[in-house]
Amino acid sequence: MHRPLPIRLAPALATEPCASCGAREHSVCSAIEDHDLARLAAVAVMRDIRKGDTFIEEGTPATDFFNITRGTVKLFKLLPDGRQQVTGFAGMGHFLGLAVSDTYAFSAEAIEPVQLCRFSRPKLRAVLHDFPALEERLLETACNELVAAQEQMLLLGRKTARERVATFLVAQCHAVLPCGPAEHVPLPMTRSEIADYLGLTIETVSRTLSRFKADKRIATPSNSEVVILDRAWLDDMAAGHAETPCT
Amino acid sequence: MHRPLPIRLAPALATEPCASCGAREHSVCSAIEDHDLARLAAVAVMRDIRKGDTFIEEGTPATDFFNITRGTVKLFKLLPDGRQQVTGFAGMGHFLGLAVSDTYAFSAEAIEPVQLCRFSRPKLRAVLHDFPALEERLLETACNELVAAQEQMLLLGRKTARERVATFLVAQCHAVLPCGPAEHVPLPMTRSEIADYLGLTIETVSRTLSRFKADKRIATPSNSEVVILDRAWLDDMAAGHAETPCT
DNA sequence: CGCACACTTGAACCCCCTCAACCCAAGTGG
DNA sequence: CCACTTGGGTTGAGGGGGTTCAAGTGTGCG
Repeated sequence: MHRPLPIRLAPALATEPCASCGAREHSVCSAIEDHDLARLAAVAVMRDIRKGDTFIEEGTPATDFFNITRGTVKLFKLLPDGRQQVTGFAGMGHFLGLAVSDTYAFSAEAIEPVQLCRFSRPKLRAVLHDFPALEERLLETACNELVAAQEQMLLLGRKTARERVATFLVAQCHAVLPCGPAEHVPLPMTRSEIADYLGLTIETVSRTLSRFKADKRIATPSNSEVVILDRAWLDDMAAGHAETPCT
Repeated sequence: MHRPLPIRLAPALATEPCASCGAREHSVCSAIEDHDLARLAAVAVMRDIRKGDTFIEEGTPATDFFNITRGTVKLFKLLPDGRQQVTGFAGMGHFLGLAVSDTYAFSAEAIEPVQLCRFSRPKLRAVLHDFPALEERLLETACNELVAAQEQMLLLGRKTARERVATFLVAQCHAVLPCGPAEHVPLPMTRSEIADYLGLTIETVSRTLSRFKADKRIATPSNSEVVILDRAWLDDMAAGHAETPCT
């Protein structure tokens, strides 16, 4: 409800939504120069999504692209009996909807209050056609996600539970956007979401974190934050090096 | 050593390698019109890869792009202790090397005799700049791979061994390029490669196939081919529907 | 205060892995 | 021609990492 910069949102200036967007520097939008921002702003619609709301549903017609400007969403797929695989978490600056098919290949749900830009697909396609630099950035983004997806396949197919959790903590640590990797790692997602992301159960995630804590590798000031105590050890564990038999 | 079509490779006609390429219609190359093929052919180098040869090594400088024109390659990542995850199999028409970073994010090995086109990255980038249609096709390709990768994450994270093998068989069945889905499915890869693709062990793959065979869901005329006998059941199993308690 | 929800912890189980033996087809060389 | 080797595949027995089931412990919020 509280807008930090209400005065600067002059309705007459159409480029404002994009020009003043804090996510721009973290996003594909930065491929468009200031003087061309109006084209982008014209097809963008700002939206607030409540925590828990699913704004992309797998299998439904893919009508829009999205760009997260605040908050975190989880991307996931479901099996008919309810088994869930979280394919990734998307934060500020993340571009969503890159699917060629005419239906979404995954669902997306806000795990905390989210603000995003919505672009209708045909309109954004037109913009893309005029700004090859933006299309190039999209290709770049897609490649990065592909690399991340391959890394995740390695995790899901071949890593042990402890290696998975260590990998997750290290990755979350690097995902803190503005500053560099900090020892203090926020976990906006629940244990259940972490479990569905790592291909484990809630209990295994909880037990593994407890184990790390007992071994003084991490500390848990609260349920939604972790402090890295032994970064080198976590890095080794994440990389899949044979763990020292320190029970 | 043996060239099948030595006579048609007239050195004076530079477009020949591409114009006569059987893989063109299955590949991103089809985005380039006939009269522009010379530009592409000029930067392409044909290569034969022997079975078992690794022509992309994870972590080495990414100097080239590749396009498979014949045979099958496996794409994989390794952990330091040798654990392997196959992230995919690439056949005729498949484009390789889509990584933004300056080093390859995965390795690639020919699992049967392979013929491919090699493009140096800077040269192909120049061609891309002149043919936005080709870049668009690349983005499309990347999106499709992303969707496949997400599907594979669901498999690796949440499916049972039988569901994984069923999914693999059904997918292989659809992967037969020229004709539509046939009941006769070739398996160019070994059990070990299937296992590393599905996040299982050789033994589990073998046992599961034996089980399918005993249940008359498939037949195995040889080690490298499978015949689908009960497609509907396999589809159900692959989709993750609760299996009938038929032992 | 008390309900709901997320998380933790314990005990038993099970699916898949590990280890091992064996089969089989294709070379290979004497 | 046959003994031997080699590599991929199958099958069996046993064990373990993670799941399942269940109970208990916070903890935020009306």
